[in-house]
Amino acid sequence: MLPDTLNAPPRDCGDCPIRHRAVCARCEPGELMQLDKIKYYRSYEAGQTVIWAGDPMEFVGSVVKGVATLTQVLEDGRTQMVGLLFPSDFVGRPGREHAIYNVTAASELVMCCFRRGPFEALMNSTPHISHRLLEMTLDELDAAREWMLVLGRKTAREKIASLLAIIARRDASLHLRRADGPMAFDLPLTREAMADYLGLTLETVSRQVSALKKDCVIVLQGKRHITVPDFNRLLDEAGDDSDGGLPA
Amino acid sequence: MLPDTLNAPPRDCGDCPIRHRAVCARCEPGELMQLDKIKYYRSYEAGQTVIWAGDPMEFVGSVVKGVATLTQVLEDGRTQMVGLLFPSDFVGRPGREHAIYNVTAASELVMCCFRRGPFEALMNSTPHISHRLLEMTLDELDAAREWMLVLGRKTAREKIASLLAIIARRDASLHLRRADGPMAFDLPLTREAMADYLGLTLETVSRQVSALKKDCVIVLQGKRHITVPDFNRLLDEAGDDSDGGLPA
DNA sequence: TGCCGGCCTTGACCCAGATCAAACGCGCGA
DNA sequence: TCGCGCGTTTGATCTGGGTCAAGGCCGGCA
Repeated sequence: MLPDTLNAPPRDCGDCPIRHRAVCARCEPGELMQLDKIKYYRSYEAGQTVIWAGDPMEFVGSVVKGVATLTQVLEDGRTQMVGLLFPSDFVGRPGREHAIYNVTAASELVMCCFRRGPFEALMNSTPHISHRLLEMTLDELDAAREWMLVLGRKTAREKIASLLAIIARRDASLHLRRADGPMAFDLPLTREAMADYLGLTLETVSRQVSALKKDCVIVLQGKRHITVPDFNRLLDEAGDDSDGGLPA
Repeated sequence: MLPDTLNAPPRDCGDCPIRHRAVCARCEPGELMQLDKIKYYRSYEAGQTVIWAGDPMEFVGSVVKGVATLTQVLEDGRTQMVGLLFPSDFVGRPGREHAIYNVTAASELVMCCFRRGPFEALMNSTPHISHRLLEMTLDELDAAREWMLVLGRKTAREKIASLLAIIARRDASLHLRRADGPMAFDLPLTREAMADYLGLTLETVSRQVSALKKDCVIVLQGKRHITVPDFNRLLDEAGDDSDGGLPA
């Protein structure tokens, strides 16, 4: 099935759910109107590919709803996820003509897309956009470095706990809830995608999720809905310094 | 011994070796003069700490000479390198008051430092600086993602080969040489630092370096000088797609 | 000139997580 | 209502890299 460009009702930026966090966060009304002229929405269903590595990128954009993943694949099929994108996260690199990662919809996904050429032009004339993009890129770099620590030095159990903590936090901030005490959220990833995120096999992911469940660190309703009775307990299991500061 | 602020002769930006690649690459003469007013040089010897995670960061800056590392450490001492900085790379995050990584001199190191407050002010008034910083940050994010693939999915032997390829390429681009055919360079890292980069133990690093030597992928003169007779062979061993495009 | 301390290498053994294999369960279409 | 397929769980076994331990090499200093 083709990506659905009609189904997502064009919205007014004013009541866009990611208005205050995306690349456009700092834009003033006039700038927003200019962005509005070059934007369009696209929807994807879970599992659909948004862009293949190597393909020309005709747009950049923001995740509005759902979760997207960035993955790299070696010739022999070994796969590593290198980006996990939640609503407000930015996809694509201005100035780059071809994608270098696969972008995939992990869940149902809505993107706010900007045609690349006009977006780049706008960026050059609008410091509010490029400043915001710099800030977001620096945040992503920090997240990538945290992830390196997970990949390089944590045990399988700690890896799972770390990933769940990240998802729980992003989900909480999305719904403007505090990231502590009991939390509940839907896992937007299959066991295989979790494995690709963490550099594990899906069997190990499944075993460690079961182990965390057995030890009451998490409670499962079905395979995808997770309740965390005590977020600090989860952070302990993740091996992080337990002072979990909640992100903006 | 204290960091040596006197020994590094203040240079004119005009003949700075990293003039055309660092944050200041796009600056015009007037902008350069403004930067000049707030800059100073610092030297460190191999092994010295530049900043500890948690310390207030009074400066940001560029590596001028030598190699610096960014590391994260878990409470129990497990260490992961999350950044490997060569000449022209930028250290610090504008707007951040406290360091979140340890910054260490891996070799003898010279940094061009800017006092943080004035640098941030200048950045806001000088799009040339913030645009260049955005570009460099996007490059670093790509490098971080490549590194994630290495950490998550490559074997020990591939990891070593990948690291050597990265160092060889950076060294070549530093000396404006092509990254192919036979190459030679000094390893700026101890076996332990290599292990921390790759998520391995130093014993495994040592064994795999010996194995690559035995198989004539590399030739060692002493423990730190490496000759790569055939760079494409090294890339093969790294498991990368063998089309090694040389960076700008 | 010889000793000391970093750094590195090598060997023996072990274990966390990979691999191989089987089966479960749930949603969906016929 | 059945059965098919995908995502998942669980078990048995294997192995790459970790751990523990013992030297080796070399440069600096007494």
